[in-house]
Amino acid sequence: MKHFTIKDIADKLNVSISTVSRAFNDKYDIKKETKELVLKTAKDMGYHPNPMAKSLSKKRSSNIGVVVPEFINEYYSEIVIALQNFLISKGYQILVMQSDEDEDQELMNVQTLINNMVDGLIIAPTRGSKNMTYYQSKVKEGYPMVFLNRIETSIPVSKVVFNNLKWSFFATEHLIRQGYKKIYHLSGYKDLSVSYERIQGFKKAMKKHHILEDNYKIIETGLLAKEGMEVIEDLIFHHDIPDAFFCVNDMVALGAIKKLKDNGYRVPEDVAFVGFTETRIAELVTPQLSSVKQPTYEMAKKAGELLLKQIENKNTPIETIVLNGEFTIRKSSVKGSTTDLL
Amino acid sequence: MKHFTIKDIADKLNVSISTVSRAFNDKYDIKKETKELVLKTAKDMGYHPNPMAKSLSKKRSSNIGVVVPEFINEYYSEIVIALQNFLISKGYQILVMQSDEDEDQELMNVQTLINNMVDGLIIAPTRGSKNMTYYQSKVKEGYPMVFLNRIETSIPVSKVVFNNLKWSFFATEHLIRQGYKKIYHLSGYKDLSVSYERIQGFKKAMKKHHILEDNYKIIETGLLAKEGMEVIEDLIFHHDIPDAFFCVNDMVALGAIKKLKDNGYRVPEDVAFVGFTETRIAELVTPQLSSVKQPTYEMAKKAGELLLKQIENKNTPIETIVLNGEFTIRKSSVKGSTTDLL
DNA sequence: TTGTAGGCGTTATCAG
DNA sequence: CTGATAACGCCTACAA
Repeated sequence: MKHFTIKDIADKLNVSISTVSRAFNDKYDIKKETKELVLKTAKDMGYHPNPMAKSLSKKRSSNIGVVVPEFINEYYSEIVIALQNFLISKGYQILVMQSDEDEDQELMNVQTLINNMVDGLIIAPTRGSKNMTYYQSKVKEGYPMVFLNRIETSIPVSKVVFNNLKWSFFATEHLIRQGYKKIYHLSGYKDLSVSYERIQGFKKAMKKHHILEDNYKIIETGLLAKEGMEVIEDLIFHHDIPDAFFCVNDMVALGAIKKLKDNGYRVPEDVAFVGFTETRIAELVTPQLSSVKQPTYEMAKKAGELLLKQIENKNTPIETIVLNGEFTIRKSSVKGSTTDLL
Repeated sequence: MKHFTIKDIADKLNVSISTVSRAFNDKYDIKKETKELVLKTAKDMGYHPNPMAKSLSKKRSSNIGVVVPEFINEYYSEIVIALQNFLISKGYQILVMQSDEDEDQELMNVQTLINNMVDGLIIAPTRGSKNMTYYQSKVKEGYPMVFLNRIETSIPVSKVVFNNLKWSFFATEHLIRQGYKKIYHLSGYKDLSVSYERIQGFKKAMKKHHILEDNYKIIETGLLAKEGMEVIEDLIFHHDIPDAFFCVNDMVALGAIKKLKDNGYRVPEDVAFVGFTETRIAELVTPQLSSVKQPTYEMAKKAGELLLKQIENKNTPIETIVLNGEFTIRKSSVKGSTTDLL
């Protein structure tokens, strides 16, 4: 089962390697029969081109680097799967690296991938902006690069982002319309662009409905369930539990709900909840969690398309794509729902 | 910021490319000062070797293919992360492909990776055994390949597996010791090796404690929450709810719990639960879910080590590594616990 | 200790 | 339409 080369095929057919090569790469003239003969024998022999040789010769690796902050949560797993499906269909392999929510690790990942001669990069940054100037310099050099999700709209690079402001606004407004008077937002890291945008959406809803600053709060948290729990502990200690929480993501919401339940609160009767970036678990917990769903598949596909455009044409202008999602209302945020229990 | 080559360094230093090459590959004799000079200039110039050229010349890609059945669930995400960390530290890249729980897709993935000249493969198979003869033939040819997790111990290939029988036995015995009399096992697919082994562990515990066949049942399910829900619907319809369930994984358990709660059952007062392959969500749900934790990090590392051994020495004998985990008892399976509610 | 030259498997240019 | 042949960047005998 050795790997055959074009030379093996050429020898067998008594033609030159150029002829064989041409048979595989449509663009040159070659007699139809010769071509078919080559293709057939190649197939019979189980020939597969050597990607290393091809890359070396073409000076393109057909590999694309993907850097995500983590992929323990579903969100980036789905992104990676979608990217893979799309890019493989276009003849590319992807090299995925995860930064473990660490800026330095992220920079190392990017450099490793660049050194490995990927043809382009799709980066979902961690929080922090230490690396941004470096990335921008690469973009200026013409290095094909697309950013995903966690990046400010204003930065002049190609990117695909979610309309966090809008959907955060919708989610918050839903809580207001349900009649909840005092609403707190567990915001994630304030220096994370998605958090910042969701905060803006939250504030906008408060403003529109003339809710005074006494009746809402924005509390910085992390992105983990644990951090939702910690905040609740603190609020319980200060006897400061509102009617409803809007959380930066489902995990923070689940942590908060857990801690509240442990302390005798009922959800949603005593406290209502809305999450974000819907996870599959949202409809399995009690009560089911209202959440905003992001179009992961589409985001990945758009990012892939943007990148391929850049790879194929170095002078592609910078482009920003903003996508929308959907908001699913479940029991956790509906007034009058009762906890599912006997 | 062009990519420099050894030739650029050689020209700059007025030495030959072989000297430069030797400076990077310790094994040849080279004067210490020359070597240091080369290394230093290389660093100053920002030189990085071209992996394609290196691969082509050495006939090894330093890429390792990883095929997993899915990576939406945490289990394989963790495996992939651990594999990546380990293999990158050894100078390899990994190409990850997921099979979407489909045998044909899996075979395509494996062949894509082989055609891409990976130096070896780590495969966590989907269920079904259609591809196994092909894999075994590759193994016989000497193709470096290690199997992970979902594979029968008896198959003569190198593999790293979890001791499902033992930990399934422990988990079941725990339920028996808590005093639950009628215990059902939601087993996952029976033709999946891990399911089969967990069934054996379950049966073994039943046998040891002289529980008669009237008082236990093994019910085939899938691996998803949805399928746990469906089974419960059916059991409720037949008025056939036992004292306790032992589930093939946490997701099936969570689905089942959800459906029981929706129908007015209390967990664990009316029905107790134990899951498997602990997920992070296990301690966030109400009640917290008892589960068996698998040593994902260690499994991945062992698999990586086995594979590297094979890559470095083609005549490495076949090896099977069986690992153990831990069982965490939480409220879902403790008699006398009450649901956390006001 | 260092240089020369051939090879790894392709692509692509230039003759024929 | 087809065949030589020179790259691509690196490794590694072999020679000096």
